[in-house]
Amino acid sequence: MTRYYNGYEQHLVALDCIVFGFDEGELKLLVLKRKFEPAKGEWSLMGGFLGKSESLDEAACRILSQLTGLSNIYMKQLLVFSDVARDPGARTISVAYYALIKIDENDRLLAETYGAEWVPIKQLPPLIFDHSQMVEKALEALRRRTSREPIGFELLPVKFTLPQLQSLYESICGELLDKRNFRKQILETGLLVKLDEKEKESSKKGAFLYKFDHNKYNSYVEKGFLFQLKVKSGHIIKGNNSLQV
Amino acid sequence: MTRYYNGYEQHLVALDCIVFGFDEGELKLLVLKRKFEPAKGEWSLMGGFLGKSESLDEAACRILSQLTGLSNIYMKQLLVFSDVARDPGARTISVAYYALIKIDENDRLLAETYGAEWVPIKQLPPLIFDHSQMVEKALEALRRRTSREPIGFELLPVKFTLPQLQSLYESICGELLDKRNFRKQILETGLLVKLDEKEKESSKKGAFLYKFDHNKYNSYVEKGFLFQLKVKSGHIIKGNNSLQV
DNA sequence: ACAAAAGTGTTGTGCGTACACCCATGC
DNA sequence: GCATGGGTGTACGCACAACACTTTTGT
Repeated sequence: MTRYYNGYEQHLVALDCIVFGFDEGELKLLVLKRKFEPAKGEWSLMGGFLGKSESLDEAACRILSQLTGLSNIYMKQLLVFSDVARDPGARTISVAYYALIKIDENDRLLAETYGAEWVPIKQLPPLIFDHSQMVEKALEALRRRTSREPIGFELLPVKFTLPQLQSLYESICGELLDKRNFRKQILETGLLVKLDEKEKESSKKGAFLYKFDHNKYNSYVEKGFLFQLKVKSGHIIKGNNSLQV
Repeated sequence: MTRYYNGYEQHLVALDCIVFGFDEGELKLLVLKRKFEPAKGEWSLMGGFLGKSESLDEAACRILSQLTGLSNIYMKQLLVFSDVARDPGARTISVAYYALIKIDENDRLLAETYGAEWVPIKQLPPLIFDHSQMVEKALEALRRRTSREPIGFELLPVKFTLPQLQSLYESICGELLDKRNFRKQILETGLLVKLDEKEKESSKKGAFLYKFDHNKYNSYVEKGFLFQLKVKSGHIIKGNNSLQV
C-alpha cells in the first residue's frame, strides 16, 4: 500500500472496556488491579492497545478475552477519551467500549484466575485516570439503550425468572417498579417464552423460568418494529429513594 | 513526562466532520471536493488529523474552522471508524463528529470561499471511503437526539417561524406532521418566545417569529426535567410517503 | 376575487399508572 | 401455621392522534 499522509502525528490508541454483569440482584462491574506502571496496583478497567492489523471492535474482543477469558460477548463502542493529559504514562487516546455479560459460575472462576473482580456498581472503588468518567458515560448509555431495545437480556442467563428480570431493570434505571405493571408490559411484547420449569433458589414457592425469543425479536426488527420498553418511566413505590446505581 | 508503553503500535488518527444545516426547507450537508491524494477531487466530508497537543474536541473545532471558517458550533462526537482498510492512503482510524449549523448568508459565502458546498441530504453524491456510512450514522444520532432534546434549534437562525420549525422537524424525522398538534406540543414546552415581528418572505400573510429561550431551557435541565419532544411519533398526513431523508 | 400559507379547538381512545389480595411452599 | 416471595385484574385520567375551517394579504 502506498503511504500518503506523511508528516502527520501518530498516536497510541488504547481501548478500555466497561464490563457489566448482573449477579445476586445487583448490577456489577468487572475491574482489575493494574499490573504495570504507571498506576500499578490501582483499580482500572480492562485495557489494551490497538494493534496494527485489527479494527477497534476486534481489538476490544481480543483484549477482553486476554484479560478475562471471556468471548462471544455483546460489546459496543461508547466514546473516545482524548484529553492530552488523560494518561500520565504517555499521550494516548482511549476508545471506551462497554460489554454486557451473563455471569455464570464459569465466568466467575475465569475472572478470578485473571485477577479480575466483580464489584457492585454502587460500591465502585476509585478508578485510575478517567476510568470513572467512562463508567458514568457507560451507565448513561446502558440506560438509554435499555429503554429503546431489550438489551437487558444480555445480562441474564438464558433462563431467568420475571422477578430477576424486574430486579435487573430496577438496577439499571435506579427506580423501583410496580410488579403487575412490569409483568404486563414485558409479557405484552410477546418476546418472552414461559418454560415449564421453576427456579426455587430464591423463594419457597418458586418462580417460573422464561427465555427470550431472539428469533421473534430479530424478525420484528427486520419488519421495522421498534421496542420502546416502557419500564423506564416507572415510579418509586415504597419511599425507598436510596436505590442508586 | 516519562514515556511508558514503548513498543506499542502508533496510529494516524483522523477526524471527519458531518456538518448539518437547514436551508430552503431542506436538511443539507456540507461537503467538499478533496484537495489531495488519494481520491483527490472526489466528494468528502471535512477531515483532518489529530495533532499532538489537542483533544479530539479541539481538533474537530480547528478542522471545521480551517476548512469553512465557521466557529462556535454545536459539535458532538459520533463514532470511531477503524476498519483496517477503510482509507486506501494509509491505515488510519477516523473519529466522526457531527455539527449543527445555523446557515446564514455569511456562512454561505464562507463555505463557497473554501470550496465547500451545501447539498440537500436527499441528493448526496457518493462520498469517499466510509464517509457515506458516517452520514448514515450521524442521521440516526440526530434523529435520536432530536426526540430527546431540543437540539433542532441549533439548525435555525435565532429568529424563526413555527412553519420553519415544523419543516425542520419533518426533515429530520422524515415524516409529515400535523400542524395543530405540532404547534400545541411545541408551545406547551414554554421554551419558545413569540416576538412582535413577522417574517413575510414565504407567504402573503406572514408568520410570527419566535426565539428559543435558552435560559429557561438550561434552568429546566438543571432542575432535572427531561424534554421528550413528542414530535417523533407524528403520522404521515397526505399520502406523501416519499419524504425521505 | 382568488390563491397561498398562517393560524386555531375539540373529541375520542388507548396507554400508563395506581392499587390490594390470594397462592404455594419450606420451615 | 406462619413467613416469604410469586402471581394476578381493574379503574381512572391524561396525553396523543385525528380532524376542517377561518384569516390575512398580495396579485
